[in-house]
Amino acid sequence: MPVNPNDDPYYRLRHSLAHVMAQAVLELFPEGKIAIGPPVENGFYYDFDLPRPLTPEDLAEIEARMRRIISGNHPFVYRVVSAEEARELFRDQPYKLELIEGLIQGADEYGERQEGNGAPAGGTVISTYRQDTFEDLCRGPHLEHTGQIDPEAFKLMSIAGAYWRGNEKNPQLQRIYGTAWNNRAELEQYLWRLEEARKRDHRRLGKELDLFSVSDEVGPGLILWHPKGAMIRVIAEDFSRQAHLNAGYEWVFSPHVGRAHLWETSGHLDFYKENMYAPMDIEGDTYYVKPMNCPFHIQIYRSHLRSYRDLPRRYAEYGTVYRFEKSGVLHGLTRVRGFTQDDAHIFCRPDQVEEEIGHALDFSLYVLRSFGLSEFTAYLSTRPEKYVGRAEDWDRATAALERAIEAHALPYKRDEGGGAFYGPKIDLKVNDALGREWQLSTIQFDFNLPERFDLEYIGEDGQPHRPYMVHRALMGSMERFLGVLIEHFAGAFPLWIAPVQATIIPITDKQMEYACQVRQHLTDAGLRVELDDSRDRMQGKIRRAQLQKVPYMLIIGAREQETGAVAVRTRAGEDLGAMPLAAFVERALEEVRTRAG
RNA sequence: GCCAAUGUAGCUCAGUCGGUAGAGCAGCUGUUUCGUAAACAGCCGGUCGCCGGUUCGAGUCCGGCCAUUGGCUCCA
Repeated sequence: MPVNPNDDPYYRLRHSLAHVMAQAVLELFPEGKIAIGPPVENGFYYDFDLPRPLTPEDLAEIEARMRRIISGNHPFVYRVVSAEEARELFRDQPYKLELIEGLIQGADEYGERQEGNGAPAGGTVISTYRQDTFEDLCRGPHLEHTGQIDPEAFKLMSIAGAYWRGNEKNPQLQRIYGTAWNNRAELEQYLWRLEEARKRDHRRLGKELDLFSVSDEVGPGLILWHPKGAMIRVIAEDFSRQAHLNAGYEWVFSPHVGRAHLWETSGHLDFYKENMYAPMDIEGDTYYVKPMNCPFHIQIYRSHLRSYRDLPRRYAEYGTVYRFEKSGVLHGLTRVRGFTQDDAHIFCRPDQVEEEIGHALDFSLYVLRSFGLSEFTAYLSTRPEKYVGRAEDWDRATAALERAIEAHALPYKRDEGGGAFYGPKIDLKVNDALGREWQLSTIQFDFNLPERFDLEYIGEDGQPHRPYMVHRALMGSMERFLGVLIEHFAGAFPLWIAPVQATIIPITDKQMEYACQVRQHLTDAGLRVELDDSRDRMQGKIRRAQLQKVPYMLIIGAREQETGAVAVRTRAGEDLGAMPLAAFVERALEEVRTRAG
């Protein structure tokens, strides 16, 4: 998304660099066609239609030309042109001509309709900016001259394909991304952050820490959890399941496939079919692998006649679903084809909605905070133009969502009309240790499925009524959640989550027997420990445990053996010295109990 | 799905002009018994992603496919 000029101090710099880059590219490819080039987060891009694919060498050449242009101290000159002048000026630039026609119709330079920004009735003002030999259709603003750009504070980052106007029916252009900052120190800081993000990439750590893999033999987007990754998942699932039970949810299980008729009733075969795996024929009946759990939970609800006194019912499940995602969108654990949702469906009366939503949001925050995530942004999506259900139900539900957000004093953004056709929702995004935003929790109303499945409960009046239905997932999917946790902690999990909590390191094999006793003792105390009985020296064992980010290393030499102690080293490199075994157990259990870290 | 790049040992990578495969780590074996981030030596390990083509000869060149990566689009 292009950024707003008013609230981004880098807007002029980055926008100006986009123009400078366009000039450099046209110098290199005089016959090239230019599309649009806005500032974005951390930098800018420009889209081009060029006679051949760009190479990394081209980027170096373009950068060099940009520096030369910058050194010319060229002013950015603004002028307003008439539609006729604009058409003449850009007669060889078909994309610009298309934009100009849009401007005449009152759209902005990105083709978006302008509302109430003072656009004259005859269309938007058409203006250009020129620096050196290059004049571009542009609303601005820009820097005063290229001399205000630090030639050491920008860098061209990558070449990517991008559809003209973001529509996959349109031709695909070549997009060059650049990053730009006020000075070299800022640029280096940004590059350092990228490097840091690369180091904690969950795909890299997943391999290094032996947490999970994806096998070509199994298929793309399908995760194999190795013992250590699975351990983390078991811990997370156990914790969350217990929390659900404590919070009044009822645990359920449902199958992985269901008959076609179920998916016809739910509507999935109408509006979700391209995301479902192909059907299978079983004894002449058609079955589909489930892309969602809702229809199953609904069947559980429908298994009895429900009284108003039975509500709310909250059914929770770790439901594994399969969705056919396009091959190009798959990404590690965060975008996969098979994943397990921590899914729950709440069936309640209209008068219970307020409390249920408040409770669900409260519960989400509690669970996420327990895992060390503390920064959240809520996104409220409201009624779109096309919707099902009654407007008054939507209003009541939306108000309940809004009050829940406000009661928790969460920062939030409204996406007016951004809800699904079946109901309004809150999405909760978390910020990780590097400040990156991840979508995890979602709380969604559904005014569609209760109708389609004809859900009801018998009210006080003895008449049937339609219950409200709420979908919600806290961690979202276990796959994505663990991916986020890996990156948040950079693989150095707090003690309570760490798959291996301590590595026992005997200095020589004379201590092996005592080391085995220590292992037994710690295991009996409920701790997850490994004994390094390799023939490496102590330093080598420490290094290996360190690289595996094991929270504690328990070093055992002759002295410890004599006194029944362990010498404790933390993965932070801190040497806590020798302590009685019982003292370490107490320390570790307390750390687990408080989920410190 | 689209654009581009990449795919060589379990991992990280090198491999020149087309001439028959290389390192470090890991693993195995032996020696070493050692006090807070890598002891030493030897050995094992490859259908160079897959299929086809060009060539006397292909990891290397060409075509198709698969997968991965960066984006786009998508994520009701």
